[in-house]
Amino acid sequence: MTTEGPILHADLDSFYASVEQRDDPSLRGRPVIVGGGVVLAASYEAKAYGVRTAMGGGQARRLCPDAIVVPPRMHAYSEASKAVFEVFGNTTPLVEGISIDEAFLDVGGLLKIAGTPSRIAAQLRKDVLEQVGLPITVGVARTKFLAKVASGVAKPDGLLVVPHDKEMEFLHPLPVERLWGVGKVTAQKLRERGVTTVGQMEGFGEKELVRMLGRGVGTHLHALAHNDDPRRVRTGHRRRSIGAQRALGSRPRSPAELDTMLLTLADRLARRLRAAHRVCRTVVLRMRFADFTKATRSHTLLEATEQTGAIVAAARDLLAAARPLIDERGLTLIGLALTNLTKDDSIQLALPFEAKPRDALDATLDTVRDRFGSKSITRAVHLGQAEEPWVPLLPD
DNA sequence: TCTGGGGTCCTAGGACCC
DNA sequence: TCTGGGGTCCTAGGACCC
Repeated sequence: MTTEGPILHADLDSFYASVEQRDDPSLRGRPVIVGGGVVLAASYEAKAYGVRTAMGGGQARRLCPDAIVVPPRMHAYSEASKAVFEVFGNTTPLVEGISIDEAFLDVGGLLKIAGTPSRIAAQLRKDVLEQVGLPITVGVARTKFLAKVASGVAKPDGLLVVPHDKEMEFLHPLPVERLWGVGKVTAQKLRERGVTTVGQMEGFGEKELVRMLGRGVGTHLHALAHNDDPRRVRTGHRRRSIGAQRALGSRPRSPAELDTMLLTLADRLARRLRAAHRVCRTVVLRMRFADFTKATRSHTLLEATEQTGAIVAAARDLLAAARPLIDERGLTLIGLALTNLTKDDSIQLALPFEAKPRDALDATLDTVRDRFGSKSITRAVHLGQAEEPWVPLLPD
């Protein structure tokens, strides 16, 4: 469901650190760093000393020796996020969450009832503070992109509205890094061509940007630079992958240790998968090495699964195959991701071993549809063996 | 300075099919 | 014997975001 309303981008300030300060009054007004190895979040008091997210812990402590370093409490952040999204949902049904601490809200349908967008945004900030106890910044504009940039400019604890007739004025002086999708690599490529602001980028044709940056990034940035962002607020997103990982430090790990970690990761993910009523078909092994290079190895299963056993088996095969790489470079991070997610209510077909799946499918899909009245047959898999042909299997 | 943990999307080549 | 265009799926890597 979408409308064409003014769009709010709501963004919690230094989210993890704010939750810590909310839950422990002794931390309020003081520089707080969440996470020891690298900085997961820093309170604004710590940011004033130059501490930044993703910075190494050593550097952060040197910049701000008085900082209080607390270990992350992911569960508390997840709970706080749920509470905030509830407030969003009470404001408008058109909420698109984009991370644990950010969302777009389409308030187009609310204008007659709740007043101007800036009134709605002010009320939202008040509600989040009163009901959840966290500061939040809101950007308001005609498009998602402008709203997002506006909240970035308004931080911390702010509210900024970009009026229709001030859009280009607002956009042009911005550094290119403010654009969504411009990171270090793209910014460097642009800088080499003398482009540092959005206004300068507007002078380039789409073809030129595509040649410079590739098709995807080039067309995207050309559109944004011309203030062209037709994306609507979309509800009902489904996760496309879930993952878990673990940093290992530099100490070498025995195969037995790695196997245990793999098992723990697989078990954690399989539980989350089942809790979400999803199944996965692709298992990805993620690795990082001592020289900080990375590699992934993946395997796509014939049959979608939510079973720990099947996921572990695939993960073990991938790890075994990656053994030479690990011995050569030294493993410093191990992770698993499950992708190709689908809902777990699909019907599975068992085909006879000797059948050619293609022919068999064409001949039987319609029959099965008739029998089960299902409109959602999207995939059938060859399980390898079956006692009798065409045994339809229903989960549970 | 020595680098976490969770994600999304894009690209590109090869296999395979029609 | 030599051969096209178009499509999907799988794998791997990479940029980027919070």
